[in-house]
Amino acid sequence: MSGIGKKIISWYAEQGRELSWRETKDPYKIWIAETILQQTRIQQGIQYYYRFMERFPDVVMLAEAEQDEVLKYWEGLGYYSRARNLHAAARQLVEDFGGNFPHHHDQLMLLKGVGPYTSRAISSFAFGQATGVLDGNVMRVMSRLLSDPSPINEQKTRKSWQLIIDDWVAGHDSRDFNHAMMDLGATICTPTNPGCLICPLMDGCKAYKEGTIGFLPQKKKLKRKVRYFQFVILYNEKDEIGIQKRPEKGLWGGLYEVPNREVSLHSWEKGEITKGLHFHHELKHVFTHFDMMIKVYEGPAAHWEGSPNIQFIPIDKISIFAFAKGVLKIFERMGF
DNA sequence: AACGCGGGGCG
DNA sequence: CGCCCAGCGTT
Repeated sequence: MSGIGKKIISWYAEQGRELSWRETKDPYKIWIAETILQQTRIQQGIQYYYRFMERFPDVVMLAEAEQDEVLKYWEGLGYYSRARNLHAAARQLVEDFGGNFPHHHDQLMLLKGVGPYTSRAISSFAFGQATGVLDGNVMRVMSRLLSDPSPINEQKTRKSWQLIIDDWVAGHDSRDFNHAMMDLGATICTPTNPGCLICPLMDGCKAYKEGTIGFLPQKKKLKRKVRYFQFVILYNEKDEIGIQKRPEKGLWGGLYEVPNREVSLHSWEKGEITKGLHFHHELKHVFTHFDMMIKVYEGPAAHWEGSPNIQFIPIDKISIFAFAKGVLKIFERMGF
């Protein structure tokens, strides 16, 4: 597979994407962009990136912020542990690293929320270290170049291919090489209908030669479930609504919500609920790993139990707090 | 190794 | 409706 580097870098010089966080070598900017873009399309994340950088322009500003505000800037983006870890890692950087980013990926891995991909991305893009980055795009490109059916979501595959990509990047500008591989995956070597006929690597692509492009990459797939919930809009005597903060870990960790409980399908269908509350509407919220079926009830707070940390806020103060998309959808249906 | 963790866009 | 996206942490 020799000669890949030269071909792909010259393709990148002509056809690469122009993205603002590539115009800098500031590790902080690169770190924020890479974290926002984990499992997230550029289109979806780019506005979050600009807003986030405006409010938290450097690592000290981020370290000194309150977690609730960081989460507010992440509201609606999903995978909220990214925001919590970003905040924690900023404090790590200030306290343990003198506010400076280490250059090597092994050291960057010590930061919360920074894993194999992000550590190497910072190492390459900010400091020019000779390491290859493996994201979903690159894994797809490699699976086809090699015509290798190894499941790309298995650690074994990732470790093996890391050695290969590190070999390929050797002798080239790692910044350009890694960006080129990602851009090729994003624009030419796409999941469906790849542009093989205009691909600069067509000659050396084993899957193209063998006709296996359409079957690659392989992936072990995860199973999804359905879970049933009741959410309640509780009013006090001043017509304020009850909200509460979720635990730091787990689903929607650290965000605010309205009181709710998971129930059996039977109980959910029968509509078994505290006396005095009445049904308002039903909706489905889709996660990667399960479908959340929701029935929303409303009524006076007096009889509801099991929400010890509930606080009541006027409806026009909702926007101060960070809520996940599922809860925001409920607010919208309530007319708040 | 397997699972938990969000949300949006596209065929 | 299923798949995929600049992945990481926990168990």
